[in-house]
Amino acid sequence: MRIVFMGTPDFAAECLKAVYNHPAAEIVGVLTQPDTQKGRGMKFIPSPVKVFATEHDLPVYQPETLKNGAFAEELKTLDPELIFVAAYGKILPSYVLEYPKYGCINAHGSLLPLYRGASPIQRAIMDGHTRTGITAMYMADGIDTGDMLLKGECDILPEDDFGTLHDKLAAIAGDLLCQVIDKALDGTLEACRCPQNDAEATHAPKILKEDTVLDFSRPACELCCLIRGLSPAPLAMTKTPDGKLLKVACAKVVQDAGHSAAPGTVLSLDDGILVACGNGSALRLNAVVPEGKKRMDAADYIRGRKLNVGDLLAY
RNA sequence: CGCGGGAUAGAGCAGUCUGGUAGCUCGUCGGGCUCAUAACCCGGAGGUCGUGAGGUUCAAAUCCCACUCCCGCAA
Repeated sequence: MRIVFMGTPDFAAECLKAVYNHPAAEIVGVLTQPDTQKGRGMKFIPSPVKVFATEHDLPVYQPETLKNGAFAEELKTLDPELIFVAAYGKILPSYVLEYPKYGCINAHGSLLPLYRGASPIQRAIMDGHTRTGITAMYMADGIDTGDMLLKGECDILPEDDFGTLHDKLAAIAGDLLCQVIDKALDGTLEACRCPQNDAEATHAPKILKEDTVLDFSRPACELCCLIRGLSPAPLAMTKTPDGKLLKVACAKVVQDAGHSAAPGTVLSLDDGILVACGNGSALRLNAVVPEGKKRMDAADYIRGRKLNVGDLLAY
């Protein structure tokens, strides 16, 4: 089957890998976002999808836009029977959506109609959910609004963070896409079609910097979910009294700390960094990333004598 | 050439401004105390101070130069 794959980040690269390994799949083209000047030194960094595609000699396309028929000619040449999309980052115009015989099928990181949008995996953790999954769906005009095909569910364990959950879901997504190929080939795919109930829809907007700030007046359990949802990147953050950024990679909730200190106060440094939160709760920070440093255990951070009991953490 | 921080013992750091026997908190090893211990006491090992048979100097972790690598911000 002639397949065009569109995607950009790691999640998409895992999906591409799974499809690539499907015996019936012939990946005729890979679309990914243009290399962007990112990171230190503003160097051009290829997307994970481009890296995988290049390593496996798949033809890569990085159009700036697909609008106004910009990709129509190439599309005709590639002549896909099916287009897979996973976190591509561009809106597909109707001439693309309508081209392939088997349609444009997206692997989305949530159980739709929940968490439509850019960061479903993170948001599910940040909101304290215990179950999520992947939805394979036909793409439609709206953002993640198309008819659903297949779902794969997955528990969010208390110890899961964005990194671990992302990996689990990426594996599920790859598996679902392979199932889609099988069903398309034996003609049972269309029967799976199921419209979304728009009334139940929720949204997972892109994560902004202000979303990552720890507000210690909130209950610890809420902050813990935020930390998990943002780890290992971009990480929840606060600031130390000297004005330095301190990101939190891992923390535990202490439900009844029985303190009356101001939110953000360092209560103890005996075992991690115990910080006063709202409702008498507290958060034990176990791993942090100081500004300009790598991730380290809280004990190591403390050993450098950077904090004292009574210090206030506040952004 | 976007802005900035950093590289010193296994870990986290101080020392660098004001050159002159390399230090702290842990870990580790040995011994002691103890019914016992992750507690306490005593002792030991472990570092060519990122690289350069670079520059300056009587003397460089420290000042100057070049390079490598790591990280934060920003995008």
